[in-house]
Amino acid sequence: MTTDTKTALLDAAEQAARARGFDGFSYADLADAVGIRTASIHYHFATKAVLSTELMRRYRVKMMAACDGIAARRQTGGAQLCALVSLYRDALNEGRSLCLCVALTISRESLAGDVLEEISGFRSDMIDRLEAVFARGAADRTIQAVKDPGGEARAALALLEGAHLAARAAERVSIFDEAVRLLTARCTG
Amino acid sequence: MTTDTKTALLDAAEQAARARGFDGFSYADLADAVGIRTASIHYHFATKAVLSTELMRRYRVKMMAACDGIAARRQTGGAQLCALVSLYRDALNEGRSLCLCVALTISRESLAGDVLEEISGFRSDMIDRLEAVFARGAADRTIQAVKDPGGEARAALALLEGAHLAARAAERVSIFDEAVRLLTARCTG
DNA sequence: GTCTATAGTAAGATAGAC
DNA sequence: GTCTATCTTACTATAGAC
Repeated sequence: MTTDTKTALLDAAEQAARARGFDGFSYADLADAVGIRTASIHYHFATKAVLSTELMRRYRVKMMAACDGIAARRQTGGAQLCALVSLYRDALNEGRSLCLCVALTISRESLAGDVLEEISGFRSDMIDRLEAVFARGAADRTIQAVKDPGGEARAALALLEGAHLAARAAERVSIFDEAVRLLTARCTG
Repeated sequence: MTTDTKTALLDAAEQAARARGFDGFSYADLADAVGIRTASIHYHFATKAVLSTELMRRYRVKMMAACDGIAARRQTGGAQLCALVSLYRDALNEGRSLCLCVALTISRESLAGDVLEEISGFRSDMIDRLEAVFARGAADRTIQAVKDPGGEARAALALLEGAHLAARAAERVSIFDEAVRLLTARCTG
């Protein structure tokens, strides 16, 4: 069974959007990547707005599944936080792509309302996960100096997204590592 | 003396780029804002690449002057850090615009090489300023728990940029405030 | 499902008049 | 310096054949 065209289009669109933003890729890019004509894309996604909604929805589901996997497999708060940092680090793709949520935020004004809802839903889901991780790390003492798990979660998400941005600008993953160094240094086990 | 056209164009371009990204604004937008025709813009800026270089250069100078002003006027590290956070908060414009550096990073692949150099120069200038602030805050004990000023500076810049992004996505400045709350809470005087 | 063909709009940029 | 007029290219999207 080969990958169906719709999935291939979503994959190509995700790569393109994360590398160049919503206004930075076109149906022509996706057509080239998948090997069909631009007109054929409209059979799968009537408009670019529909495509972007499905894209962001899929990304959110995928990332939350990854978070839940980490929560299930790692025992301590500290280990969970390190794994979440690694999840973002891997998403950088050697400094060639951003978190989709970050990439789409800049094109805010070009996006349909339901994409904006997905984006804000993504961020609040992520804050929930991070808050649970910090709370656990405070309880099991594997993350140092946690007094306010909610505040830590909001700061950590901003830190991860900002570190993504700086590393993408320079196309160097080490920039990401340097920005999150103090955070991961607070983790044990 | 009225504002000269070139400056008016740069002002319009800065607002547009910070709100919609490099690929999200066109010469038509600037022409509308300034009240001339698109063709006339080419007299001031031969290409969009030239415009974006001048734009980023001007922004960098302006922001560094603001940082230096803060360093000169505020006595303690803690007060300086709080003022820098406020500088970023004000740049949000009620959640309607981003730091130019953040906005342009997403359109990385559309940008000329010298803009990318300005962007990376901006970030390293900003890290230098932040590092000096954290070092002073450690020395005068107005920023709590500073052990590694360089690491703190890199983390703080990522935090500020990430907080910008989240606040812009939601168009709510309070999102920024929540993300930086733990950082400002470390400051006294 | 994918194609060709095409509509309709918008982009950055240039030439030459005023 | 700014204009009109135009070029070229690219974009999203639609119609209709296969």
